[in-house]
Amino acid sequence: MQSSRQKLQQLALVDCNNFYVSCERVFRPDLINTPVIALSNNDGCVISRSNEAKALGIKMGQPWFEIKALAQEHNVLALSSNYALYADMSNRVMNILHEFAPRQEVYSIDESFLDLTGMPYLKDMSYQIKQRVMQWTGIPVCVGIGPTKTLAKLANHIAKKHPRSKGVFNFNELSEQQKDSLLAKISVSEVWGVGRRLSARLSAYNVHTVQDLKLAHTATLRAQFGVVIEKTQRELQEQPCIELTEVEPAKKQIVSSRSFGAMVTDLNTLKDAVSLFTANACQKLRAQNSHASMIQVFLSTNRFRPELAQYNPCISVPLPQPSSDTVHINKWANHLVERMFKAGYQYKKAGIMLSEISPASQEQTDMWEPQEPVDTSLMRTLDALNARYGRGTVSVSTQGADHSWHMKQERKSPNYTTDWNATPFA
DNA sequence: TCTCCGATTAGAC
DNA sequence: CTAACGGTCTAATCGGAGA
Repeated sequence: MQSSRQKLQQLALVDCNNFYVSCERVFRPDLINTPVIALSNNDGCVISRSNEAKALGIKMGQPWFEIKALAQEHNVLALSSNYALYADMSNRVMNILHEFAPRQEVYSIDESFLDLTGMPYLKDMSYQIKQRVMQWTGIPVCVGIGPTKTLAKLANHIAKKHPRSKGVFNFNELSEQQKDSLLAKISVSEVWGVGRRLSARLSAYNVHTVQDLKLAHTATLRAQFGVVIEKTQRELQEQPCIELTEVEPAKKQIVSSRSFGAMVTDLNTLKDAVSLFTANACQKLRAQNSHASMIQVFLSTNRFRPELAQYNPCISVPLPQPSSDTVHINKWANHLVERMFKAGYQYKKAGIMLSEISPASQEQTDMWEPQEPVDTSLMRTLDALNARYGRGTVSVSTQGADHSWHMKQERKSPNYTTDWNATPFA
């Protein structure tokens, strides 16, 4: 229950519409009103769709090869994902949003919570947010407002779905009766935290709509479905349980892995690939000022080809001392690849995971082991060069000339915002 | 029997 | 022409091993 002493929160969830596709359209206005999709790494699955593509029945997460014919038939433009572009556009959007609220949580690449508590004329402000983001970046957004994060997300869903809302919906403006009838019309699967499995299990308990979940017997819910859904229920009942997290907490594990564009059979190529993944993972680690003391390396064959021999080895080792040094960690990673490698398999994917992560500052040292002074200058220079001239400008040497394993990206747009040579409207 | 830990599950985007 | 199905991250929960 909402305590009477507690001020009603006004939380906004601002979500970009069809974000990746919208980013592409900013630099290709000719694509507006046409079916466009963005594909996952390796041009594998559909991960963003324009409204026109959705209308054709193209599903989120659908494998590209399944819809290729349909796409050709309807002139759907399919683009490889261009993360440099999306990350840059995201930063621009997030910076604009931050101007509207002192407290902001950047929840994902295309979503941000804003705390608008105590501010007047929220609807006007929301339209202003939409308008300014559109004018300054070309990205369309929707705004949902509610007393909790879960209800703000739901409000955003309503704003997106109902044209009459014109992209803004404030749950807090509704009467109790309006809330009841609205929530009774929305499927429980639309609730943040309720996925496919959970909604199937919930329906066995006759919980089908958001209102059903809001009114369900709490103790039973807790016993059958756990603490997460209990929090969700309380949030639907307007009792805040999920706090706004303004500063992003340091990651507890960092993974870098990728499927290969072509199957890999030889050890050296695998080592090259893992070296690159290690460099990426270590750079992320240094970016958050951390060290890791456990590394895990894994290889895998193609699980979608059961007729081929399968092998999915994975080994982890503790590091003698916590580190974020690419060269050092790469020695271990290479060693693990050698240990796991078995000839005769067609490898489709590999990766590295860094864990047992601690702040780089408070180093725990073993008083019995003589400590080698750690030279961080090489890594700092490397990070600085890559930040200045673009990722991959400088990397730890790999001799391999065979690059056939690199990601398939046959349909990528230019890096419009970060590459001087990119020509828009080509 | 209790606790710990790694593996598995479920969810988000 | 064929074959083709993403990558990261967190928290909760489960189940076995060891104390």
